[in-house]
Amino acid sequence: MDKRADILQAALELFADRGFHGTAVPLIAEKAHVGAGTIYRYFKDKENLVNELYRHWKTRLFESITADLPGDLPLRALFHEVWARWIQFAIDHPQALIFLEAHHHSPYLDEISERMNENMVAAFLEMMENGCRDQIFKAVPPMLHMSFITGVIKEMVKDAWAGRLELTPEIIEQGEEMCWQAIRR
Amino acid sequence: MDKRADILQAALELFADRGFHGTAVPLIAEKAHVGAGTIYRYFKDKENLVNELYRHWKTRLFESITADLPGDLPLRALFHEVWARWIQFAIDHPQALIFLEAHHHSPYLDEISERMNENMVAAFLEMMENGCRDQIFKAVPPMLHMSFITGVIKEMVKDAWAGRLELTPEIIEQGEEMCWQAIRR
Amino acid sequence: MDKRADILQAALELFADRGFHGTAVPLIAEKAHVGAGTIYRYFKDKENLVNELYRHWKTRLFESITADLPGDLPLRALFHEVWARWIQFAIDHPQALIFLEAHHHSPYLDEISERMNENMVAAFLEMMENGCRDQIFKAVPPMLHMSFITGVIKEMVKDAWAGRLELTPEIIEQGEEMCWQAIRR
Amino acid sequence: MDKRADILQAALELFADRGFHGTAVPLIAEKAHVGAGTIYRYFKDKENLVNELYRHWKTRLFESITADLPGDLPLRALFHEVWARWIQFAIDHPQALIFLEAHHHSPYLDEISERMNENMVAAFLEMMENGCRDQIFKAVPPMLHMSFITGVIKEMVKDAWAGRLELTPEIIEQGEEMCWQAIRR
DNA sequence: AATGAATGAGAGTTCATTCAT
DNA sequence: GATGAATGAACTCTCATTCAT
Repeated sequence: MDKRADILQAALELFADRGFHGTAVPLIAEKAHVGAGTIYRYFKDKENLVNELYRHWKTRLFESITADLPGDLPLRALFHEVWARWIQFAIDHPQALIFLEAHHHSPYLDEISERMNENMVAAFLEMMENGCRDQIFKAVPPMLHMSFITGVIKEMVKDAWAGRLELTPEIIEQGEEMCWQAIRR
Repeated sequence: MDKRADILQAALELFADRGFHGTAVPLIAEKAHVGAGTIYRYFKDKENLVNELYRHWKTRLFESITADLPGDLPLRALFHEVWARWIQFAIDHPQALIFLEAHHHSPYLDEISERMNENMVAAFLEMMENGCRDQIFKAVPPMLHMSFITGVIKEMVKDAWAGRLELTPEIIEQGEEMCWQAIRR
Repeated sequence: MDKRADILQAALELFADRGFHGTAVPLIAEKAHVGAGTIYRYFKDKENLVNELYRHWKTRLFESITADLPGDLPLRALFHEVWARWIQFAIDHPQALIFLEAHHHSPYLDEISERMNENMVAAFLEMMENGCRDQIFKAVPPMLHMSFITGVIKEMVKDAWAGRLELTPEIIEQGEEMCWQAIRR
Repeated sequence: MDKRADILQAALELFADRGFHGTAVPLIAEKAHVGAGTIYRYFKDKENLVNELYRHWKTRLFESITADLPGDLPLRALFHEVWARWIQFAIDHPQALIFLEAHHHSPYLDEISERMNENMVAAFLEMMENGCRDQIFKAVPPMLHMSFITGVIKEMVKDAWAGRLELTPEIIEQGEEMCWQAIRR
């Protein structure tokens, strides 16, 4: 549906910029070129809107990273794929990543959103565990590998968004190599 | 009785938890065990409060990391010190780091806070540039080294705060080693 | 239903009675039978409301006095017209005159209101100056003639409003005659 | 008592300038160079302060006008005395007259202040009634004579305070003569 | 007696939500 | 289905008053 998408897009930009509580619903409506009341035809309330938005982008991010990954890819190649796709997603949808990061574990995220979160963390953790088991990754808690990868990507995206870092192919590749050396044995 | 300190402490916990716009001033007052009006004897308004709080902790963090650093420390030892102190600060004041990170470049941060920010980024960037010049760090933009270190530390702190990672001395050391391997030549 | 007019009417009565600072916005809303927030759909803030109200009634007063005045009226007849219309306005809208008088040169009147004021004073002063030039009025500063007329009318209105004086046609005519004898040669 | 007088003086200036509700008690304290709490040692509350102030100046005004008036003064001479003294009071204490006028019949004036008011009006009304009875004044309601005199004086004082009229001896005398011609037969 | 830090009730204002159109 | 005017609860902030010093 068109208006629903317009509302989600407007909300994404505003929530990323000013946060949930800092964004007035009528402002979202104005930016989406719909009446304020229209938002409530598509979303139960403001909280439902932010949760739908969260799930929408969390799902897209996850699917962008995992879609059509060959099951038998060697870990290094798998890491390359994940890294490249994640960064590409950041380049395509910087505000979505900003939004997702800023609303991570917010009090207004409902159980469904939180569970979705956990599932995705678990999926990536499994990859880390495999790397550890196969002695390709360093023998540290898989969660530490995870913190490395996600932490670096998030920071690079934020720095790029703030204009402090340019995400050129070269820098993306350098980052990947650095990250790989951090986690590999 | 230092009411100003009580207010700052209450504000830190609430802002870290619910954000600036999500925290009502009377709630801060209640948590600080003062009247709502009292806050306005110490801070011009809510915005001034969040800025004072930001500067307070930004300064403490910077000083915790940089205080009494020998000027002639080899880069590896310097990195160890910075890493260890930063993590120690995170352990001692997890909410302060959460707060600082969440309010980075918020629209309600004033010019003084922003300038303080830039100065500290510049100080750390210099360290990275030295490492690059001396060919100890990889030949990548110093900002990328910077993103690595700060990104990983922030993520580790958040994961620790969320209970997904325990900041034991061993894990801290492992993280340091991983990070060093990422940035070193 | 003209809510804006309802709000202006309620504000007029309350401001005339208790002054600007003595009147709470929710009280205006209650008297106007609208929600408190509705006032802010029609007026930027309380100060804008009092200014709009001031300009509304200042304009109406001026127009009531000056509308369709023949340009070639002898001064005595002109004075009669002005006096009669001014008093009639007072009878029709006593609170408006009370309000205008009480808020004359208030700190919250903006530049537009002040300028409107000056223009109207200037228009009446011109009439006085003509009377002086033609030697119909006493040879005293025109501003003194002006103080006489406006001072007496305002006082009569206030006395009438307080129940100390009844504005019968006879008394109105007596007042006019007294005032004329005061200013004429 | 010194501080009490300081408080009354500060309150007079502020109430005359910004009105009762527009003046904060701590501001009065600051202007009077006393602590905010001190005001409450001399006055029960803000309302009591404004009432004491009102009675103080109303009494001074009345006494200034009526003190040592020979009982057998012809009406014209009596009028001259009243006029001259009233204007002189206005010149000496312009803010007091502004204050008295602005707070005439305010909702926060108590019964004592209101009664004092009525008594003074009655005293002056008696003078007007004498003038009417002796057929020196025009045969109009004495209250109309009263409105004339008080209205003109108040307006002249306000115009002088606003800088639109200068109270030179000549103008004062002209005003008196005009007023006399208005009320005399 | 004098103070001024502290207070909380109440001010002006915003905004999530509703509902008549 | 779509709107946006209207709302009142809840926000930020002020200030008359108190009371420990």
